[in-house]
Amino acid sequence: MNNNRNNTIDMLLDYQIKRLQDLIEEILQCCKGQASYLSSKFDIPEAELRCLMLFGSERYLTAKSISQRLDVAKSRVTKIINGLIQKEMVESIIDPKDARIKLLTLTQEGQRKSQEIVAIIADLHRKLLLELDSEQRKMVLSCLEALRSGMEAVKKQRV
Amino acid sequence: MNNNRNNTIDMLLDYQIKRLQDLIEEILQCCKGQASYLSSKFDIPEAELRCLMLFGSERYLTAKSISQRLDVAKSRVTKIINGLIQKEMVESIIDPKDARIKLLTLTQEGQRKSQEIVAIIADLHRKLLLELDSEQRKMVLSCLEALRSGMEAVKKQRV
DNA sequence: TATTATTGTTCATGCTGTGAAAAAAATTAG
DNA sequence: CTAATTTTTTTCACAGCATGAACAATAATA
Repeated sequence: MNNNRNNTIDMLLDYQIKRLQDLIEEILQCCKGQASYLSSKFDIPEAELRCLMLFGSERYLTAKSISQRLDVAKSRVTKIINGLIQKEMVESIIDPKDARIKLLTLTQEGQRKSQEIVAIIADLHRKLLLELDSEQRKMVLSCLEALRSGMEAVKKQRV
Repeated sequence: MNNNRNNTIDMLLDYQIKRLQDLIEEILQCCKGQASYLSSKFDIPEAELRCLMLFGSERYLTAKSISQRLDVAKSRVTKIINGLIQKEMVESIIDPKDARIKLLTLTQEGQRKSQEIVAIIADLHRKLLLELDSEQRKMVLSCLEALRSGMEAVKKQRV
């Protein structure tokens, strides 16, 4: 009989489930801590920081595209952008081709600040990777990739 | 000269930093999605769900211990517990040994519901692990462990 | 031209969270 | 034993995160 065998396998899996839950929870807590650290360090709310980071890849963004990238409602974006405009880090101009659209872009100060923040975040991740040796780094990245696609797969099943 | 060599190494590290950032962001998004899925499925706010899960390991909890475990202010716990009491999932009794302390415990309904939720969460994690083969599972767990301790280490440097 | 679709704002609502102040009870110092 | 201190919890004011409905302005289409 492989009843015993199956039992052992199930017990291992149950142990792994518990361990996975605990690890994910702790990692989540670390990420939350880091976000709130950056937020208080720069005195910018977390959502505004996340928004600021989007301008790294593109010069002009619209409220709609920001709402898609941050995965929040458009009305939320209005508030976030208002915060950044008040801080004079972002300015908006009306699209000359389409008066409905506001093109959002970083001010000089916004660019300076956002580059500073990008550098600090990269540095934190650099330090994190340097806690691991070269082999571990590759391994961790490929494991995270596996985890990510596993999570996406489970999400699909969930529906 | 190993200048070229160092340059190559730095480029690899920069690539890994970017990849790590992207992976972490996507995984975080998945976790957020799962939490909000459970919250709407059971019609219980996320913070209350997190609180409910604490009763798995102990029969009685105090506001103070909950605040430590959830890592939130005590005043926040008051609100969370009030929500659970209104839903008749938790009840509080005054500690006979110390009238300052309220002992919080699950009602029958609360126990039933919380066991149901625990089972569903475990099932999601089981599905996630079963997306991987046996070797990958072990690897992923040890990589998460490495990541976690790396994050803790970086957190300490941060201060 | 009239209808429909898109873009963004405003508003009401609810959840998450903090910190200061206060009330009640227990502990400790004198 | 009384007075001062500490502990536990609650209340309140505040701020941030986030949604969805309703609306106005503009553009595209029939």
